[in-house]
Amino acid sequence: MAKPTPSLTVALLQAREAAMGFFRPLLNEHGLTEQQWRVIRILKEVPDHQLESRELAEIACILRPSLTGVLVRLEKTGYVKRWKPANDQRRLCVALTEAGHRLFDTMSGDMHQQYRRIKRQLGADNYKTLMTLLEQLQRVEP
Amino acid sequence: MAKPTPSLTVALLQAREAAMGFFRPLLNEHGLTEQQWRVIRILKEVPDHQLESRELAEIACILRPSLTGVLVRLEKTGYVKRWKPANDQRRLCVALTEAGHRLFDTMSGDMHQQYRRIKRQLGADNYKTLMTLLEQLQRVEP
DNA sequence: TTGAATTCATTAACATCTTAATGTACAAAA
DNA sequence: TTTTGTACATTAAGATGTTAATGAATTCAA
Repeated sequence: MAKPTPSLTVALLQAREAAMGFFRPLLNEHGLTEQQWRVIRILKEVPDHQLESRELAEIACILRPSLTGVLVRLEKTGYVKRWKPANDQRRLCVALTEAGHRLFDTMSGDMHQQYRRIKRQLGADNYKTLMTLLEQLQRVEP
Repeated sequence: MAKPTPSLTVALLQAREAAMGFFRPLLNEHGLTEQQWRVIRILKEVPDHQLESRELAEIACILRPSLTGVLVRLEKTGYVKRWKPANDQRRLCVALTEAGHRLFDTMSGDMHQQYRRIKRQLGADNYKTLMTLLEQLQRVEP
């Protein structure tokens, strides 16, 4: 009689919700959506703070059609710039602007503080183990 | 100079995306969205296969305004039924229909098979550890 | 070199997310 | 009892998720 097993994907979602509870107020203060912040954050940690939108979509877990709109709005608020590289007009490049860098730096302190609070509640060892396992899970494929 | 730390919330998202890759084809075959399946799945594992929509929203990580629409569509396709309990007309109750139970049972085998494939790639011990840590993370709060 | 595949971004249409605002039903205080 | 407060679901509006379709640029094969 088909019994449900505790769901991995639901557990991941609920855990993420719990974690996002620490950051959402800060994002709201700065008028950013989760996706906009992911884009800024990912661009910040990449060489040249610049990516092709295809790669950005993959890393940020934002589908291409959604990313189109996210980038339009982020450009409108001045945090990123977009352009098509001359050698391949199909592609689209994205980079952080100066304002984007400043925004990240402004929010960075509070972000770190929230991370410390999560680590304190979960335990530093548990936190490290969890990150390792998540990286392994990221690499599974059908 | 504000350096980004590997992001827990992004890691959770990417890991979930990897896991969902195993299930999305199955959901599509049956014309279900992720949220619709979460509702069915959660109702299945609850006593009486029935919940107040408030609790359901919390467990399924679906905000109340979204859940309204999800339930309307799930009722339209016949997998759940909704009603207001006589003693408190503010609340809304939801339960699986017969068709809902049959759908779950039909999909259950394939779902379990995908879980086995994920476990095989991640390792049974790792899988168990991960689930435990996710449950702990779910309980952190700001 | 021409024409058929391929690779991108974007648009379209519908479902869901997110916050704020509404409205109704119940509960508690005056 | 009337008033005030509270707990719900729902609506509203803009942003995003999701799949399929479109269209432009590039690549590859004939």
